[in-house]
Order: sequence, then C-alpha cells, then structure tokens
Amino acid sequence: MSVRTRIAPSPTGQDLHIGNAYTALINYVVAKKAGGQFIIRIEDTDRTRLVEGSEQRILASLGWLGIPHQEGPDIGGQYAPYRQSDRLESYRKYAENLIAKGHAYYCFCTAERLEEMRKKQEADHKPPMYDGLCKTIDPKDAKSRVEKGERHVIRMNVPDDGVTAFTDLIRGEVSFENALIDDQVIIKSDNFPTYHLGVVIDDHEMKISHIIRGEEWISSTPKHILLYNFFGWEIPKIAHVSVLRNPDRSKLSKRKNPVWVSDYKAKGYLPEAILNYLASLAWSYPDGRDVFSVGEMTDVFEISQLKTSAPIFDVEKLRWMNGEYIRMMSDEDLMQQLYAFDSHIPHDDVKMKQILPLVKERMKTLAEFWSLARFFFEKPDVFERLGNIRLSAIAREALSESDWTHEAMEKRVREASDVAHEKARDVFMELRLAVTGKTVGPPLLESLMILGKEETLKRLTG
RNA sequence: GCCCCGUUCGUCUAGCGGCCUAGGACGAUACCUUCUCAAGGUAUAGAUCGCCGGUUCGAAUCCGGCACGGGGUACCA
Repeated sequence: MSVRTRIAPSPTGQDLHIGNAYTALINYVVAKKAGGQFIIRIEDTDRTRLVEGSEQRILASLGWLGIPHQEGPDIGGQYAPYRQSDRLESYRKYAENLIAKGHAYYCFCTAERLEEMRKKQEADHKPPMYDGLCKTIDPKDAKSRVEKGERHVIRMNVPDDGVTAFTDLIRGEVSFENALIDDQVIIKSDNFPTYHLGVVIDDHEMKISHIIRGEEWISSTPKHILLYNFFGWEIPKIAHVSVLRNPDRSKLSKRKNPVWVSDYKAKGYLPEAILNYLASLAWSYPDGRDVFSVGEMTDVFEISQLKTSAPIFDVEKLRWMNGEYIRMMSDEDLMQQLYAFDSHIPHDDVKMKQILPLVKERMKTLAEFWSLARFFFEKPDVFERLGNIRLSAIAREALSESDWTHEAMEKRVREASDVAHEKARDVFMELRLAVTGKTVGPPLLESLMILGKEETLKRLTG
C-alpha cells in the first residue's frame, strides 16, 4: 500500500500557522521518502470561524515554503473534492449508518441544558461529559422528531467500559479508558460534521496511510479509533508531533510570537532556512550537522527519530540559520530575492553585484539589506551622530588628491592622519559617518570605490 | 478537578547499560583578524542528565513513585 500523508488545515486564521508548516514538513518528508503522496485537505466545517481568503493564503504559503502537494483543493486529484464543505452529503449518510448500528444517536438537548449540566458536574467534581439523556429516547421517536424538523445533533455512542488504545509511531502505546471518553457530537445542528467525523471519513476515503498531526490531538484520537472500529475500517498509522511553544513555555500563540508563515516572509526569512530550523527542532541530522536541506533530510529521515518533547521556538537561532542561508546563496540569487522582497531597491544589477559581496555576510534577513546598503544609492540625510569637521576635512583633503584604489586611498588617509597627529581609525570613522551616515557598515574603502570619487567628495563637502 | 503526553547546559539537541571527568549548535563572554560592524578562527563560562527509591559489578540510559511543565477536557479545529 502506498504511503499517503496529509495536512488538514482549517481556514480560520490569517495564514498558514508556523506549527502547521512544521507538521506539513514532516508529512511531506514521510511521503516523499516512501515515494508516496502528500495531500492537502481543507477542513472548513466550522462555519462561524471561517476567514475570507485564508485557504488561498495557506496554499500560497505552502508553495512559498517549497512543500509541494500532489493532491489538494487547488489542483484536484483522484479523491476530489479536497474541501470538506464540498463533501457534505457523505458525512450525514455515514452518521445515519452509525445510528442504524447503534453506534450513534440523535440528541435534542439545548445549549442551555448542556451548560447547566456541565456546571453541575463541575460543582460535583465530576468530569464534564454528556450525561446520555437522549440515548434513552426510543429510536423510532427520535427519528420522527428529526423528520418533523426538530433541531438536533448526532452523537457517537461510546462504550461505557473497556479501553481504547493505539500505537503512536513516535510515542508508543497510548491508551484511554472508554468511560472517560465523551459521547462526542459528530454531526452539528447545522448539519455539518464535526472535525472528528469528517477527519475519519475523509482520511479513509482518501486512503491516507499515515496520520501525522500535532500532539493537541492525542486526546481526540481514541474517539477516532472508535469511529474506525464502528465503521469496520482499517486504522491508518498514527503519529503525534510536538507542539511548538512560546519562550514562556505555553503553546505558540500569536499574542506572544509571530505565528504566521507570512510574518516570517515579511521579515525577510528564507523558506529554506525556516524549514531547516523547523526540522532541527525535533530532529537532528545523523552526523550532527546543523545545516541541511529538505532533500538531505528526506534521504535519512525516520519518523521514530522525532523527539517527543515540545520545543520552544527560538527566533535567535532562526536568525542565525537564515544568515547561513544568505551567505550560501549566489549573488545572482540573492539579488533576485532582494528585488522581490524590497521595492526600495533600485534594479541596478551592475551596482548590486558590486555591493552584495560587501553586505552579504552582514545581513541575517533580507530586510536588513536596505539599511546596510541604502547609502550606495542615496546621500544620507540622517546622521547617527554629529560629525567632527576637522577630522572629516583631513579625509577630504587626503582623498581629493588620491587615486581611486584601495591601496592609494588607505595610504593617503593614513599619511594625512599622521601629519595631523590624529589616529587613522578616528579619521576613518569620520569618513564613514560623513559618507554613510552611520558608524557601522560595510568595509569603507571598498564602499568608496563603488560610490566613486566624485560622489564621495561631494558627501565630504557637505 | 479529571485524562493524556513530556522532563539532558538559558534555548535546540547528541546520547539507546561501561567509550560520559555528559559531546555539538544557537546565544553569552574573551582573544585573534581589523577602517567600524559582521563573517571566520580560538578559548571560557554554562547540565550533580527534574527528584526519590529500585534493578545491576556498573544507569543520563531499564523499572516504580513523586514533582514540575505542557496539551486536552466544545454543536473549534
């Protein structure tokens, strides 16, 4: 049987969550390694939380990251449609089939009654679970009430005793007592399925072989196992990867961290660096290297090697990683990336190719290019501090008579500094400030060579 | 509250009973290089492997309990 993995994002956020990107990466690598398929299915059954345009942005971000899918809502596939709202008719049918077999029942309880029930359970220190009131209704009566149009849901009928267990590919045996599993709603009163029903049916119909998702789903998994058993379907292999956490150890959240892939794109991070960083959070390359591509990872990856603990998302390390990737990139590629990233940058290929070797190792994100290199294109209008007129005059005089080579300029400035009994480094600093507006930046003399004698002297004159 | 998952330097990890006086990376600090800042190089600090018991000649590694952290507990996913 071929390996088919999937991610099933809900279009309820602005964009692809970085945690979903991580899960997507693992799913992709598992499928790719086995020569199987990686699929995207949109789970849009919560109509109240739908966010306009979310689905398109999720797909776009996955594409930008470089995690290609073989089937999905945008490209179709053998098991289309890949959007749950387009597959509505089958869910109800399956649920009613479960009712016929006694594995589910109609429930007419109101939100008010359920709330009251939970309050009471909480007061009595009992686990908040549906009390099974509607399970006692005669099925024929229930059916006729439904036919008369009475508002209702369908709940799964969880056995009162026994244990439901599964083997997690990265955590091993996990088991739950059935008595503690709630009679989960599987069809809502708006006739949409809940996640639990939808995911089981679709994974089965789409022949998903490995369910790899976040650990926040572990407690829901027994419900899904039960449903597979009710339907008499084969249970796919299951693995739960760790959730990513904020520095304060809580689950990664947008309150405390940028969480959307587009946030990282906008800050000038490269997809390869993001993927490499994400991979390194729970997996290490066998020979210990820190920098590796998705392809290299795919060749040697085993899902059982994934760490079980939940890592903290460390932006500092991502920045370092991003710098590594920028330095590895060719000047041509980097130039194209920068053009695409920042519209300030003039499309002057010749000049850019002169500048890039000077700034490449000084930038950790694409966003840092402009503040580093702006002075090559524009005369600075803001200065980091007040200049020293006497020292910059020394530089100006020295340079005005100099040939425009690195050696000549350096010699002139040093000699002039000596004559004036000033430290060469102080004069260089004034020169830097006058020309670039800043006290830190790319190598000075190389920068002046790109800038040209005329422009340099103009800036020194003021 | 209840259920489940987890626990090696600040952070990410290596480690699968003796090779561990616990290795690497990020970050930090110092030095080298130097026109600044980076990059690069070198070095230093940083973990009694959550705690307590047990198994064993020997435990970070196996077992049990506890503590702590996280996740879940919806007609959200």
